[in-house]
Amino acid sequence: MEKEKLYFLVGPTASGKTAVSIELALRLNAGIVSADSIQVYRGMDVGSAKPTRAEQRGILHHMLDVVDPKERDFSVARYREEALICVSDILSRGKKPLVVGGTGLYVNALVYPLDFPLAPPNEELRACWNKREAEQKGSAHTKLRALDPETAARLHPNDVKRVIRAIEICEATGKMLAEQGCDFTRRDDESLPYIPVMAGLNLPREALYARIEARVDEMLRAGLLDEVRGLLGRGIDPACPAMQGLGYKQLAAYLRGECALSEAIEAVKRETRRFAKRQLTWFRRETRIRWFDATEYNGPAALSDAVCGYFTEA
RNA sequence: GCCUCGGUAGCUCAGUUGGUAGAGCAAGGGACUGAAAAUCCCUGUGUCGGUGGUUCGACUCCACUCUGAGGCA
Repeated sequence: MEKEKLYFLVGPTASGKTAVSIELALRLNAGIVSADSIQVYRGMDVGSAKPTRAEQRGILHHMLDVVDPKERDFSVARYREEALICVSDILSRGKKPLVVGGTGLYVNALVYPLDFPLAPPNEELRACWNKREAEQKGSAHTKLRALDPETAARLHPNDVKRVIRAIEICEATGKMLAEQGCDFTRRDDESLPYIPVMAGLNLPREALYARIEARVDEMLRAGLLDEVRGLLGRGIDPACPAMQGLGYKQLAAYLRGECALSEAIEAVKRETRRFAKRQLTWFRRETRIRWFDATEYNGPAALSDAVCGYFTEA
């Protein structure tokens, strides 16, 4: 059976993915699957730059608003499971699936046959090792060296989250990570569920940073502070994963009186710049991506013409 | 016009009896397998304002000069 093509539009935050994706979907007759770790949360709209109904222009959007911010256990595994259903749903309607987003791990979960090990998060175990680690730095890594030396060698002792997750996997499955049989460093397309056709949006760094700053200011004008206040008012724990999102975290700190508003805003901008840099590091390693510089095109329509050309000949 | 204090990394500044420089922040690079907008690792990027001079050797001392702030006129 011939494999279907799966289109991707990736890139750092504020590179203009949303506008291009809508234009692109109109041209391709596509349905959009978001690959964004914050847009999945209901009520986190302004801060995640979630496309509004009007902006969506009738294009089907999936993987938006699929979980309440109160839920602490949304994960890549669940994202993959649900997003793959969305992809086949789009295909069954005779449309093309277009994955759009900047969360590299989520993108990889759709490109690669990542069967996550059968080791769901174990809050108790995590809390236990976080505590031990706080008392004695490096103790989690020492434990991992005994359970899974290969993974321990690969992970830095300070990378506590990953070290603890590796322990979690070993304890739950009785096997080491390398024995779990999934690997997204593989370059052979044979094993992939779909044929990935990937486009990346980028801008010269200075232009990207200028857009980030302008967009943060725009979000504030659009009511980001009220959005954050509303979430906290609903009793959402500021420490939960959803509230670690850019903008939410810093403004929540301001609302708690921990800093001045201007400081919080500067922090949002700075952290967003750093995030964009990390996104680029992630995507640069994916050699399948064909990159488009947004400054070389006159607006999203022209850009999507170019991307569409690449998609249809690929 | 005179006096004083400055001019060193993108920014704020250190720099010890003269041996071509270092902190914080910003920034850059990398990693990433059920928290990923999370988490973690690595890196100093420099005509030391300019030109001459003294010296084996000048960011450091001297002269002149450009420039910023303040003070006195």
